[in-house]
Amino acid sequence: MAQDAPGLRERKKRQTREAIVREALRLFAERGFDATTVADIAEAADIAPRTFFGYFPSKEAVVFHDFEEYFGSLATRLAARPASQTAFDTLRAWIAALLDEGRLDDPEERMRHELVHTTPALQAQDRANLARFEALLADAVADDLDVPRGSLRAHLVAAAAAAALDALGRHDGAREQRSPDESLALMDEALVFLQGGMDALRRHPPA
Amino acid sequence: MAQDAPGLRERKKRQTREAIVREALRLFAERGFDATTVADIAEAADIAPRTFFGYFPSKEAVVFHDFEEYFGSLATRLAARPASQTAFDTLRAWIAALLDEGRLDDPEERMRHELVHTTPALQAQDRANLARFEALLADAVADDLDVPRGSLRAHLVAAAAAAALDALGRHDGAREQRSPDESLALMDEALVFLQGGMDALRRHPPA
DNA sequence: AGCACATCTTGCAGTCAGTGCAACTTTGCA
DNA sequence: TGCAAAGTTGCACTGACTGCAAGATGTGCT
Repeated sequence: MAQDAPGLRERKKRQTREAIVREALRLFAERGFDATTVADIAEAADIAPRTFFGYFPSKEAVVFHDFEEYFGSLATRLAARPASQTAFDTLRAWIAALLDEGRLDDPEERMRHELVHTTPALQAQDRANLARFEALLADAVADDLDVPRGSLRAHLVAAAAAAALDALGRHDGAREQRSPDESLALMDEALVFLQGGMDALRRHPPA
Repeated sequence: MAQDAPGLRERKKRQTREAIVREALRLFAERGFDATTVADIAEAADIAPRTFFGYFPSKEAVVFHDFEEYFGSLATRLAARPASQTAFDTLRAWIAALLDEGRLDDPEERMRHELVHTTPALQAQDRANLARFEALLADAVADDLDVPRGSLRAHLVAAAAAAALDALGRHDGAREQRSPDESLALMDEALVFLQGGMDALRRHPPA
């Protein structure tokens, strides 16, 4: 029961998708997001404009084409974590794994950041993505804390965690880069904050 | 130097703006946001479609027509706060004042929440607004903590504070309403969390 | 190989948000 | 009264996105 041979159809779809992403990102880098039309992308990827929307629901979605993959990988880890592992542990391990693979600091990631930074429409999408991470974490944290899903403290924690996640992507300020160690230290700083906040809540009126 | 008599021009602009808001919200409530076109709104408000965009930059903006007012009032308080008052104190006082005026629980607020809840486009705008609050708080908190603006801990704190702010608007779950006291208690819970997190950071490696 | 079915792909026509521009109207002010 | 500033409108246009129906292309079965 290895993977069934992908089949021509699937292969072609993958190729088309890759072509769209490749050409779209190239055009975005060259002319900017707003100055690139879906028609431009379609032409460069050698498909009909109408076909584009069979692959992506919007122009913005291409920029975040691998979001579902990232999201899914964290979701899987969270769902599969043993009872001994907190959501934070899982989050930290996930980040560490991504850093290890260099996934957070490749050229595409940098360009995405640049694009988002300069395009309001993409900022909106980016925030929406972050919100999905936040919701995912909120549920996991709620389970950890044995509080109902959707409760305030779970949201507080998740929001701060999401902010840390967001901060990892920000390369603003002095230096261009950040070493994996520095990134992980940033994450740890966030976790100290979260843990401290949760401890304080536990000490105080029991809600 | 009282207010200069508003003048006919200003008065008319105000009237037009109010008409747009009133009619737009009515239509949104009746048919939903997506099913209402700018042309519909313009017709109901008795203006040309083109004129709509002289008042609002987008259809979404009408739903949040009073955002700048809210935002400005917090910004003013933060900027004017004495050195003895932390950003959190100011935030809490602001919320208390809003609750006191009943601004957080009028019919329009409830309807806005309902609309946002059911309309992706509005969720995006809502998050964008929240992000502006977050940025505002982040700067104030950075000043309080004597850390550079844009630093991680300021963002962590601001993100959690923004989450609390957001939670105040959420009426989901069991009961429909929430008393001002309950709301303020919610805010205090958040502040305990934030303070606890910040204390933990202070205890740990000094960054 | 050949057929029938499912699954893309595409073109077409249409909706709607949002913009630039130029003409026209209204208001403010001397 | 008359001129300048500000506001309104119509028009033409761009561009994202959708539904639909027709055509092209894999896929499984015989």
